[in-house]
Amino acid sequence: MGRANALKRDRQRDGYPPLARTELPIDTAALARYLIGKILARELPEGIASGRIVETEAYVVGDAAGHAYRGMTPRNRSLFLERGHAYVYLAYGTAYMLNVSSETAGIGAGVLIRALEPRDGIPIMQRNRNITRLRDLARGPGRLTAALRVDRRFDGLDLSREGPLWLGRCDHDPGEIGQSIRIGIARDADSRLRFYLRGSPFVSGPISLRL
DNA sequence: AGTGCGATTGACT
DNA sequence: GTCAATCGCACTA
Repeated sequence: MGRANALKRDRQRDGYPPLARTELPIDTAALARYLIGKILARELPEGIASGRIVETEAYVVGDAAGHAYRGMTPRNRSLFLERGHAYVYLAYGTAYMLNVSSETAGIGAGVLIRALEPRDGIPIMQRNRNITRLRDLARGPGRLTAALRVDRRFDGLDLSREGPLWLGRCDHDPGEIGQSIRIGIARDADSRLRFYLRGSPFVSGPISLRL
């Protein structure tokens, strides 16, 4: 990496200091809401790639749709780490899903990151996804992990510290936050555990769930 | 050891 | 709008 790029990278990193664990709400649904408008940043050899989180889903304690529902297994153990750790799993054999563990250590619950508004390193993400259209770069949980090159190796990573992947501060008002049922969850009709930035074109799901 | 399936995506009609 | 790809893992035996 050239000197200019290194300087640019350092400036961007300084711009997104990690969210300290103590700043994260302990309640899962509260964390899901809190993360809207915050930064997800990834350090790659080519530079920093990042985006603003515009859509999340909460998988709360005792949630039959949550992976922790039947107790700890080799796959889901990261959900039981104290809040702010990554839980990454492969869905449908094709798409990695990134979650942020919530609650306190020993309690299995988490927040799925579902969509980003691309911010830094857009050309890097375009290469990672092999597409150019900004709107589709990180609109969807499997797409954003592909854009940031996140896979199972990141499972268990502490996202509240500087590293290859972290949650960054963004203090200005994110905008109006909407709430809906979760995407792709059968028998979920009466919970509203999905949070999104209202009106954002970078949010996934049907139009009716983006307004 | 065998089986069924999913917190999705991309290609296609 | 429909539909198949693809594979780790949880569950059953």
